Amino acid sequence: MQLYNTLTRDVSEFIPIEASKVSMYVCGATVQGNPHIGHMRAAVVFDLLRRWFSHNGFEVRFVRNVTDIDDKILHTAVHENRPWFEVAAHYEREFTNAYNALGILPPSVEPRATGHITQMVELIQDLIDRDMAYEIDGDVYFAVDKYAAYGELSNQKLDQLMVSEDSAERNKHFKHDFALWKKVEDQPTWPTPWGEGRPGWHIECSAMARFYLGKKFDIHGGGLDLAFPHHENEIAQSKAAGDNFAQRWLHSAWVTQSGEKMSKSLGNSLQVQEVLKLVSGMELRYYLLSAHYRSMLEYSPAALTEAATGFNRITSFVSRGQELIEVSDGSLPKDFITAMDDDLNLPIALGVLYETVRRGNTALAENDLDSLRLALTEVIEMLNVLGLSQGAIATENTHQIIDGLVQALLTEREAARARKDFATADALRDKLIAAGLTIEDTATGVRWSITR
RNA sequence: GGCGAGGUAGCAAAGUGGUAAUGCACUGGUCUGCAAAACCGGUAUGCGCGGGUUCAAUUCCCGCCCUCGCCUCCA
Repeated sequence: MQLYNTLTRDVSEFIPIEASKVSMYVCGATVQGNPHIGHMRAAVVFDLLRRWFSHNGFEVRFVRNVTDIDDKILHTAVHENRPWFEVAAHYEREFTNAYNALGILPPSVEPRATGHITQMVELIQDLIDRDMAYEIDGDVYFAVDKYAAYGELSNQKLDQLMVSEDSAERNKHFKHDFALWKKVEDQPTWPTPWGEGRPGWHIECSAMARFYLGKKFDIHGGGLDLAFPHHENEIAQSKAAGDNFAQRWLHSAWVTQSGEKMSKSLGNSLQVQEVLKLVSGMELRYYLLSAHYRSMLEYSPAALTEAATGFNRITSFVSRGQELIEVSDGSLPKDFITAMDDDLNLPIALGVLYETVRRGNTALAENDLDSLRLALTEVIEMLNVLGLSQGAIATENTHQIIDGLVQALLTEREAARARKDFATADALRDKLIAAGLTIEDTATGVRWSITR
């Protein structure tokens, strides 16, 4: 299959290091707050890639880290008045819940930064021994100027970069050197040969990638905003330490609002738990997959619900088809495979999905069971590969639907009561009770609940 | 200042040197007691603007305008 590579800025044939195996490292979340749909886009994209590899017979080792120690987490801890580890654990669970709702498969391993200080220290020591890093007063910095290829991923020239304002505050040899280890006074800290401190913000990925995937692996992924400096620094420190590191880099684009990147700091982010009140997890996943992964996806509430409407057409076809026939394993349409193999061209692939649904609906109308079977198996197979077949799609809004039904009957009952036609009113109430509901007339109106 | 992405129908979003996928919305029709669903059809004479190359450009080249991102944390 053809895949983009940020490193070379072109699309090329994917060739795994080891036949029929793929090793992937994807930057996961810094668990400092609730997940928003931008986080989910990246997660869904790499989940899809992973599924596509699996579908094609690859054995995939998929590592997605959790950054559970970081200054922002410490800030949040102060703000929320609870220990940093509780903050990290809490938001990690929120991410896990969100991943599950969107049908994102659990990674092969989900390593936490705090569990890999040993590996980080090893890597840092390695860099110091190789004279690619230096320790000053308890801090350890990577010597960027000694690494000639610096900037290869993001195409940056060192002398053209803007310099962060606090770069002079520390004793770096070179203004662009970045911290591998930081001496800090406040807790938590971990012991190292250079004293107590905390890890710099890039070293964990290099250390954990090496630990779980080895010194050379196939793919490193993450959101586009991680390309520089995070991924650039990862490459520098890993290669300087003698690792061959990732062969290919993939970056997923943003979810935007009014053309602007969605992010917590801009205050325009949409938390997953809020969005899931509007649409189901599968509908949200479908929406996030509706643009090519390297294109910005422009969010609007209308776009989201319209995507849900479209997705619903697909699932309702599946439901109606399955009422008529039993299906076994199907195959994927050739055009679908071609699209997926072409750097995951989801818009084209979804087009094929809709065409197949249309064919299936026609077969359904004409009671052409052979054609129906073909279309149905193909659609189901496509949904499976896309990770869109999780759970009973209809149950998400069940309460809302029941409420609509109940309110209609209750309105009728109120009308009957108003004209003192209590026989009718009571008959209506009995129907609801018989259906398994409890009806209560309260001062503020009638309320219903499911009888336990 | 450097690097990068992008401007395609009401919205979202593909795509190609030969004349614009798909979904939603809208609309005509079939079906239906009426709806809904489904299906058939219609809806960008034009793909930011101006030049150029070419038999032919939305697609290549040049210039311009605009939007956004990264270089500070960020999916």
